[in-house]
Amino acid sequence: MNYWLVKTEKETYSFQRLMKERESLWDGVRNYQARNNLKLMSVGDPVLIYHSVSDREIVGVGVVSKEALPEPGDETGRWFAPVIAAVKELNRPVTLAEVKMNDNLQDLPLVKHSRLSVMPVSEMEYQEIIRLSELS
DNA sequence: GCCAACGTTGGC
DNA sequence: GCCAACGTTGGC
Repeated sequence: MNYWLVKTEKETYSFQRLMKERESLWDGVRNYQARNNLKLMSVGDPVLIYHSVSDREIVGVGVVSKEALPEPGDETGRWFAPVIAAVKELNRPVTLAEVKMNDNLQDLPLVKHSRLSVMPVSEMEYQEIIRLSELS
């Protein structure tokens, strides 16, 4: 099993909306490295959801519910999209500032490759983020 | 709102 | 195949 983090702008597609809709086709990613990560997702992989730009914080957990398939309507055949289902909102959002200050999270692409929108997360990093979200 | 970093496009 | 020009992302 692998862990992931995906970014979304809450003004475009928020985690709250994902919770309401239960699951969503995660389409519109137009970056090859991110696309490659999408293709590596397996059903059941946990996915952290991050709100970029406005909030800059990890807000919730999802799970891959369908592996990436070619995007419907994409004539180039280049782009793939999985389906991600909502699991739960974090007790407390984990901010980008907290991630950047945490010694265990320095290797997260979020810290140094801020533009990558779909990234792998190690199990240790995942557990650390969940731990932070449970601090009051 | 600004701008640095990055990715893509297209002329040569 | 190189690289300048351009467009976009996302932190600040």
